[in-house]
Amino acid sequence: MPKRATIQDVARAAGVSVTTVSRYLNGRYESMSEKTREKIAAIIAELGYRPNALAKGLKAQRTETVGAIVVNMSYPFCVGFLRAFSRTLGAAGYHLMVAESEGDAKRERQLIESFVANRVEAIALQTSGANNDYLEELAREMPVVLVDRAFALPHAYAIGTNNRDASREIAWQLFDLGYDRVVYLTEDERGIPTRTDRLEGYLDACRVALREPVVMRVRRGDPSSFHEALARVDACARKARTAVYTANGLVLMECYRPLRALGHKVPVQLGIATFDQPDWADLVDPPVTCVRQPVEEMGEAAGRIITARLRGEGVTAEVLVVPSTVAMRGSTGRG
Amino acid sequence: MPKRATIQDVARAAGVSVTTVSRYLNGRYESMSEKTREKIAAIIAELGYRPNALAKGLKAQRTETVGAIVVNMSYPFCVGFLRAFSRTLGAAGYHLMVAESEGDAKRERQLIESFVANRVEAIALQTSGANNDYLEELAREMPVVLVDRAFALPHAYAIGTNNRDASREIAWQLFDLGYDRVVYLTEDERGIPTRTDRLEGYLDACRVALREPVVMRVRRGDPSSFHEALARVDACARKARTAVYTANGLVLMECYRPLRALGHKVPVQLGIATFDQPDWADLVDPPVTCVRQPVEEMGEAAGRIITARLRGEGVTAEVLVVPSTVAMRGSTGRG
DNA sequence: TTGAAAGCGCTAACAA
DNA sequence: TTGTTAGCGCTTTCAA
Repeated sequence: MPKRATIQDVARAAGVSVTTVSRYLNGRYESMSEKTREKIAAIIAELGYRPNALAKGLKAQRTETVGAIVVNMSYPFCVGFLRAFSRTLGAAGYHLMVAESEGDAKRERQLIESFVANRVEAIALQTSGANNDYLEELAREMPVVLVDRAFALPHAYAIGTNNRDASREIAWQLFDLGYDRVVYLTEDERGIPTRTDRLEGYLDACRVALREPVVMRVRRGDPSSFHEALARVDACARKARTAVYTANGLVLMECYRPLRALGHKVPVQLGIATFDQPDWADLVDPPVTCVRQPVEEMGEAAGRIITARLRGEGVTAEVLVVPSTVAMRGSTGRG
Repeated sequence: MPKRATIQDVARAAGVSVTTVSRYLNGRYESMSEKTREKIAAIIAELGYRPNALAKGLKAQRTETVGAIVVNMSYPFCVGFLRAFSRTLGAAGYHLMVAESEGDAKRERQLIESFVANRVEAIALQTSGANNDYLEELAREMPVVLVDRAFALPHAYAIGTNNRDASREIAWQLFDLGYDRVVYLTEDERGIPTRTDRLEGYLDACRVALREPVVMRVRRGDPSSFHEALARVDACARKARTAVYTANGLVLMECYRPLRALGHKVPVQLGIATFDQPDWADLVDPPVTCVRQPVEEMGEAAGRIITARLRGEGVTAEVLVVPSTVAMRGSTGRG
């Protein structure tokens, strides 16, 4: 690894001072002779010189880098969010550092700290909620945006969707469509606001519709937990029109095949609906009714808030709720 | 934004020199009194001090950061790759900067340069191929790994799959299964090695099987281009058993519904196969035959190569081919 | 066991 | 139009 050229090297080779080179680098040509400018340009090209952003950042106290911490980069929510976030920031000239917490609070904390050490200018994260004290402190010093699992925290921004309302709405519609039973499949919701909210929404709907809620908890990656849930669905469906409503697309994905394999007619005997809009929802037959989360809008909003704040503009909305919408499809007999 | 505490602040508050604090930070406790150590620890906690990684990096000439440039973070290939890459690097203590080139060569170049300016210690990228000269130069100074669209470049590493062989294999199997026509749907392949290789593989199979190739070029996001392709498929399928083979999962996704809407019986009249393994391949009925690209292995390999190189270990394999495998499913009448 | 000081590559205030 | 120099926050050599 040959050492990279520095501004000193350029200055020396061009026979000027580092100041002049620095001026050149920052586009302050107005006070510089044509000749000097050309000379410097030539040397830079020749040396393949690239200014050291670390040195610049150290001096300027600005890194033009923003950090994002998600639970898992391959979760559809995160994919959509990160893409929109990255685009918005990229357009404003910021770099993006990405890391995965795997939902682990300690790891999340470490990641935040190491982002801070790297002097990211802002952080967006899908937090476990266990580091709220630290985040609250941090939010005093830099823009902090909590997405998805959006806890209300002083000084921090929160971007999420109306999980409870949308969940209530879709569950309600399922009852309204004539499904006597709606079986709700969720992962362990404790400590995860999106999940508790969606569950609450479902329970709200049951209350209003005067139906007995049926909540089955599953663990992704553990087929036996799904077996149990599906056995319950099967039992219900034999007695009355039943709908399965899953708390997110990944849960539905994991049980979709065995669910269909039960053999009940969709949508007549069995309805299927899910929170999230998996990209395959329209490909299966019949297409799956779902709650469309405006993931990209959230990413964009997060990017906009951060760039605005870093530009020194006050951003008012501390809690942004981007509403989800229900998309009725054939899997519930309408659409 | 209150200024963050510096090592100076800590030293002053603890009544010791910055040298001592630096020693503490780097775990060199052996030559330090118990009392000093505790004092420093207390002050650091009190001040919420976080060492400035920029200053450290500037001094040490190491940023512990690696860059990745992909075409589009939401492409299934990139999602899988980035996740595995990020995990592997994260485990080795590296940070990851991610950016999207959108397949644009100029943008790609800018991104590389700005990564270089930020002194990333290595770069992995899905390149357009237009910056090969620059990349070749760069590869002399730092580990450069070309993934997916893997051009062979001196000093750089290339990680890809056996696109041509796998494509030939699946096309050949389609003929073997009794499909008289195999219609190949691809996006414009010019300049993109993965696409040309897959096309070549298909053509190879046609040659060997003595069949007329039928190549239809589509543009994602442009329905009319798909209409045309599907009309051709329809015409073929009316005359003889026909299979559709798409160059990647996104192309298949975009035409899957209209394809099924043509009404031909799958797999009897119409076979369906694709390169890539979309996550929904098993959810539709019948499940879709596909070429499984070991995306995660590529990400892991890229991470391993980079960490090994940065650890100073010589890494030999300059071109790594991670083989894809054909998964026969019901959409082609076997599996 | 501790500290002074040089220097990493850059910017900008001040001077010429 | 150009240059000198201090300093951003840290590590490390050398000295005490």
